Amino acid sequence: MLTDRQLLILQVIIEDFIHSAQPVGSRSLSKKDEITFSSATIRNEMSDLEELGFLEKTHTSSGRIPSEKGYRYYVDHLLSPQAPKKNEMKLLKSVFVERIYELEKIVQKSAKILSELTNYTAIVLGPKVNEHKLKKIQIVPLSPDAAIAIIITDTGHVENRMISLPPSFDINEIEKMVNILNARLVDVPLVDLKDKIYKEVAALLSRHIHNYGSIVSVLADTLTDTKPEKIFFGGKTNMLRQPEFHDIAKVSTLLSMIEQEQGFYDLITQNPAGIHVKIGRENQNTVLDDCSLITATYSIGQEQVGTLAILGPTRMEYSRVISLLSFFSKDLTTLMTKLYQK
Amino acid sequence: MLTDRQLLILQVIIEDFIHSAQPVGSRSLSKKDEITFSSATIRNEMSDLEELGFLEKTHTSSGRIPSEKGYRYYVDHLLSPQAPKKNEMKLLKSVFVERIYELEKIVQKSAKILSELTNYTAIVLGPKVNEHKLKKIQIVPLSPDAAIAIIITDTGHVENRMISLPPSFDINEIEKMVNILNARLVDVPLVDLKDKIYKEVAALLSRHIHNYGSIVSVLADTLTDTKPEKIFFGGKTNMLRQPEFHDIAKVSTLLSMIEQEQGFYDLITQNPAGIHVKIGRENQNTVLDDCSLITATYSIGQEQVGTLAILGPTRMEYSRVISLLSFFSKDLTTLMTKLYQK
DNA sequence: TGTTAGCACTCTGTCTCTTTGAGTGCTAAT
DNA sequence: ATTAGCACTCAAAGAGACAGAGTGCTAACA
Repeated sequence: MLTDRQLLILQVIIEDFIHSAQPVGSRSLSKKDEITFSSATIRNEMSDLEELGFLEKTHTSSGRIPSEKGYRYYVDHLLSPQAPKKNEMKLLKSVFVERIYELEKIVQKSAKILSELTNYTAIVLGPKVNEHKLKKIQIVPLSPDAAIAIIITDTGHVENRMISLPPSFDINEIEKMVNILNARLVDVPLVDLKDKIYKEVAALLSRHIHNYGSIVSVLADTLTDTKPEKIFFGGKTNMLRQPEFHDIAKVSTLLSMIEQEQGFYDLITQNPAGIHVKIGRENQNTVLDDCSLITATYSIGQEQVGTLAILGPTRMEYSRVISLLSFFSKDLTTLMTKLYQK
Repeated sequence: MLTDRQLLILQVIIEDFIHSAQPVGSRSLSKKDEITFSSATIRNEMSDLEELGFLEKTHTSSGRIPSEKGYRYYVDHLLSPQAPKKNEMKLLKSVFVERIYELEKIVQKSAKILSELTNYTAIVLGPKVNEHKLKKIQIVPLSPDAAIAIIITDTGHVENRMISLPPSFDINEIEKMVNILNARLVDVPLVDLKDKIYKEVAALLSRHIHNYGSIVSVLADTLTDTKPEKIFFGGKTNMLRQPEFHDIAKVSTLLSMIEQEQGFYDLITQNPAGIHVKIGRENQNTVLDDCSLITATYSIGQEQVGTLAILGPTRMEYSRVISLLSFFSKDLTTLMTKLYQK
């Protein structure tokens, strides 16, 4: 529906605006090498593009800036993927060089590096631990009415929770109980723990443990309220560097939302596999009206386990960020698969 | 050296400026109830106070604002301690109502509540874990060359570290080793672990474990590189609400420093017991030139274990924040002492 | 001798007016 | 279909005027 010339103009305007943050006028456009026709022609085309909703004006006699629809079209059709540069690659790879086994550290460092590389805010959702399997369970009594339960997964992840012991519970039976739990629950995925405890272990415990009723529910509850995937941020204050956020009132609500962290959880989890770009109001959140969010998923084997995301202004370097995320998510998938694939 | 009247004027100016953030003029001062003399008299006194360095002007014909020296004098001599209000008390106490045993959660929640109550940024340094005693040690092999070591302290704190096993190490000897370690190291403070391992446990291990040499050093290293006290923040973006930080360039460096988190570690650890106020350039850091930092320590029994701090503009509600911190640090000390005093 | 009224002076912030420059839209010529 | 030319628009920046809040100083006062 759009002519080649219109596409060219749209692309050049968007790319110019992404770098300059200034409305683009017909005269400055006509000076570009790619553009062989006059400023008057450009004006006519720009006028048409505006009528079609791809461009906007900030005031009647200003140059044009891309509309959300313009960005959308650009991202969907005009993007020229550009391979990351050598030094960018190197920086990305540096996440993997230390022989780190702990997932959380890899993920946290990823957020940091992505934010440094893009100058935007990086948000990384850690891998789901629900699918991980129990390697060992350990219960250490601390006082007559409290103990600490430690769960170790096959991926080297350790979680610990306080459990309140029922008043009538005999501390000496803890060891017995732990043995039973380990015998029965090792290699069970964390999500299935609760079920398994009630269906199989409860009966067993009843035979060996006094007062088993009260402890079973406590165990099942504490062991299975698995924490959701952890969320890591990098470059939380990078938004301050963007000229469009030079107004404190505007940036303040945004930074508050970023500080809350959890607000982004839903925004980022609900994406299917692959790379996705949400532009401005597509995010369904007035605070993010002037922001774009690019998400990429990563996996262990075939199973998608986490998400990388970059939050920037709508005037974002889409092609660079998309390439970066695509490259990095592949690498992360490879690494994780190698490390944790069973 | 200062007359009573000068003190009164200084105090009223500072308190007015703290609330209005506007330079205070002689006429508006003379209208206050506490002030019984004319604006001309006030002008003379203000002129003297300026000459003495307690006040400043923003330009030749502006009202006065407090200088750093003025704030210092105010904090040292003029402060009227004010007990926290009922609802503030209630909020502070709410940290303790949930029967939480885990230190980190208490500390994290403290930071959140302090920041909400003050509208400034709260920084809380978690208790040192070095002094805690080993309750149990556990080593779980994950692969032929890696295992995970878990240390549980008597305070319910759990730490875990990856350890790389020496290639020649026989996995089956782990259990034996763990038994020896537990028999010998329980109740040893974490700081003394390394020493004890080399002095007492190494010899024992040599008798029972093949290839003990390599594993001993790995153990000693990984077990004893205790992490420093964790630092928690609340209200990181609260600075944006202060009118003196309505300039992005100014706030940007400050927020970056806050985001780095570790920059505050030294600033906060180096304080001796009690409440301390550092005003503006007293912080020895150009980024904090317009900020004040109020710190309070908390203890377990007699031993000082952590720090609470509030970071705000130099134009800070000193008396309220000091009261709040003093009140809260006492409560925290009481709670911690009750929970963890041996 | 300390206090105060009065007044000239200073500086900021706000308003308005003007100018400049970058840009558009339209028309007519190519 | 394209383009040169021109009138028009708007924002940003600068200059001048003015009000308001403040000071410092002097002289009068108790």
